[in-house]
Amino acid sequence: MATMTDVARRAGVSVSTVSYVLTGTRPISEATREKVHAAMAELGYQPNAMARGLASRRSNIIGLLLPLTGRGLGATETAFVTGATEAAREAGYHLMLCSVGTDDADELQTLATQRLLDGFLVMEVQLEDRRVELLRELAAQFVLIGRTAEPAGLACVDIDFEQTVDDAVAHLVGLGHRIIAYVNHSEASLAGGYGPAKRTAAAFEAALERHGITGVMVPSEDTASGGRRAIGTARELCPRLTGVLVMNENAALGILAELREAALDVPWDVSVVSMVTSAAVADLASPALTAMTSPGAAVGAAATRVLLRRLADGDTSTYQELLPCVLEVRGTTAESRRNKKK
Amino acid sequence: MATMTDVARRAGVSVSTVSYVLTGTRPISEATREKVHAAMAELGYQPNAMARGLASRRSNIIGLLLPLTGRGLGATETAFVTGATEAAREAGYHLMLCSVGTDDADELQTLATQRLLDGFLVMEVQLEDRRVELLRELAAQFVLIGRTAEPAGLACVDIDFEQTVDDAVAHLVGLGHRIIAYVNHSEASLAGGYGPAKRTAAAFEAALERHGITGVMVPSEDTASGGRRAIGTARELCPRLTGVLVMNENAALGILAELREAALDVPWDVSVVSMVTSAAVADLASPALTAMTSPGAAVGAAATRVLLRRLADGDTSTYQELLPCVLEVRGTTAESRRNKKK
DNA sequence: ATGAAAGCGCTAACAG
DNA sequence: CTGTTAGCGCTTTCAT
Repeated sequence: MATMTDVARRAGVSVSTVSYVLTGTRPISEATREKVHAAMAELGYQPNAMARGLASRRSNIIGLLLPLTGRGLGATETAFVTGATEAAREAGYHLMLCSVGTDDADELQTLATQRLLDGFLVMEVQLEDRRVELLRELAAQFVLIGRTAEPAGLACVDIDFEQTVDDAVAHLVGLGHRIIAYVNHSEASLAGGYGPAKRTAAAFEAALERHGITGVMVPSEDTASGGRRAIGTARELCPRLTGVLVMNENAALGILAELREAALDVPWDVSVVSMVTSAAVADLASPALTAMTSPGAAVGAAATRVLLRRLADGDTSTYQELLPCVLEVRGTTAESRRNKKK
Repeated sequence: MATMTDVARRAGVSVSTVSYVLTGTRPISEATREKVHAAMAELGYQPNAMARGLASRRSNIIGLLLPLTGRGLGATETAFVTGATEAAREAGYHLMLCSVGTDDADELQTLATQRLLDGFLVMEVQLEDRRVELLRELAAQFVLIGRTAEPAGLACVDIDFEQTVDDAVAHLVGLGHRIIAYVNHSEASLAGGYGPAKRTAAAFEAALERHGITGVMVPSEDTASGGRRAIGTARELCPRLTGVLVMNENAALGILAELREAALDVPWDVSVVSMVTSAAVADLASPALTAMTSPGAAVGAAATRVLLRRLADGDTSTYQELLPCVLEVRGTTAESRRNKKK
């Protein structure tokens, strides 16, 4: 393995000169730059990442805090990761996967104190998130993919859940639906203060009121059978409902199956809109799900770019960016039949 | 940030002593060990990862080579990652996510030469994989999650696709099915030499022959609509088929939808077995998919442990480990009706 | 525009 | 069982 000293000797210059052509931190004459580049090429030189990191106090690695639960990742989360990885690589950064949830605060403490990572991307953010407090105390650079209850002073990039719920409800109302159920994330998520669950719940309430229509929110496990149970509960509560909003991809499929078995036709008897859903999952259903398509990769990439800019600047001011999901009408929504009869 | 020198001073010992209590590389008296630990605690000391890496020539980071295509990861791939992350962390290692496919050879070259990573876990292995040759040339430590065409001399952990196909076919044959279609990965995967696609194709042929039954293999895109088209093609080719094997989770759901629309009852008219499928996805379907459940997390964890052992040993011998998928009978398979009539 | 040299914080001989 | 010390390979003053 060739070192910088080897390159310097070969090019007939000093090590510092080689270093400077590499980092571009000071002007170098064209002639020596070429000599150095030639020497590096001949030796197949590649800078040693650890040495560089030690001397410069920067690893060029950012940590992705993503609790891996064993239940797997949804398409949206995967897209966050993909977008972040891509954006990091374009900037010459690497991404380290750290399975660190709100409860693993001391592990994060270790991670952040080791000086292995330049900054953090925090996923699966809770409304009250221990990781955020900790990172703040440690004066670490970080950007949230998601938001806490009180995001003032923080940097975060998130899906605009309020807007997404508004748009989804508006779509259903526009089709004449006046009794709408919202199948949210699980009871546990709600209780745990998971941001998307809480925010959409509030936005749903507000939307109902604004449009002067009625509805219920029902929590559901993120499984097909959870969705089945949830729609059952919803129909008990509101027997005449014609519109359903689902937060949860797996539950959405369960709901379609349950409605079919109840001999209710989708979209004509009941219309269903799935939220924060990828096109791939939407097409899994039959009919294909009308969905609010999540800007997953864009969110991941945006968060990464914000973090990298801060690492460069040393900037630490508040930054908020909300990206809306966009409505894609497919086969599960239509004009309310009940509406037509009138 | 406290350094080791600070700790040494505080504990009244030399830096090397501190280093040795940390690494456990040489015997230390109980008394000094305690003094050192106390000093570390008081100072909130945390070793600097870069400095340690530079001096020891080990980063304690392993690279996970996983081409992120933007199409997202299936449940099985996600489970590989989860299992690997978990196993790495238990051993005090970190995992770096590197979106490096067969075509990004020079990027891998850079990565491997930077001395940032101690070893590699290679995912999405092709039968002919440039990354494998390269890693070998560079004398890097690596373990494949998957296999190349000629895995002799390599370390790999993989799903036992041959066994899985055998078991799936045996299940269908045991239920009386004698005309079976196999909906494989896409044409492109087959052409690209994607291991699972090729291996299962061969195993399927062999199984047909062994049981003396007939069938066809049809490639399919990994989408619901792809599955629909594939089953259509299969039924044209074999109108009397009663059994279907599907490699591909999304396609499996498409197949169920298509069969339902063709007024064919699953499982009674046609039985369907999904392969290398997670329980979560299997439950998404209705009826729930009978599936060969993939040992995803176990594979990821096993591969990681093998790699870590090699990093410790310097071992570089051949190592192969194949984990079978296990049959879980749910709602999409049953005794062949055609069989009963006879 | 270039060089010399002092670290960065730790590990691992080497020397007791 | 413990201390001294020479690097690991690079960045970055300070000189020139």
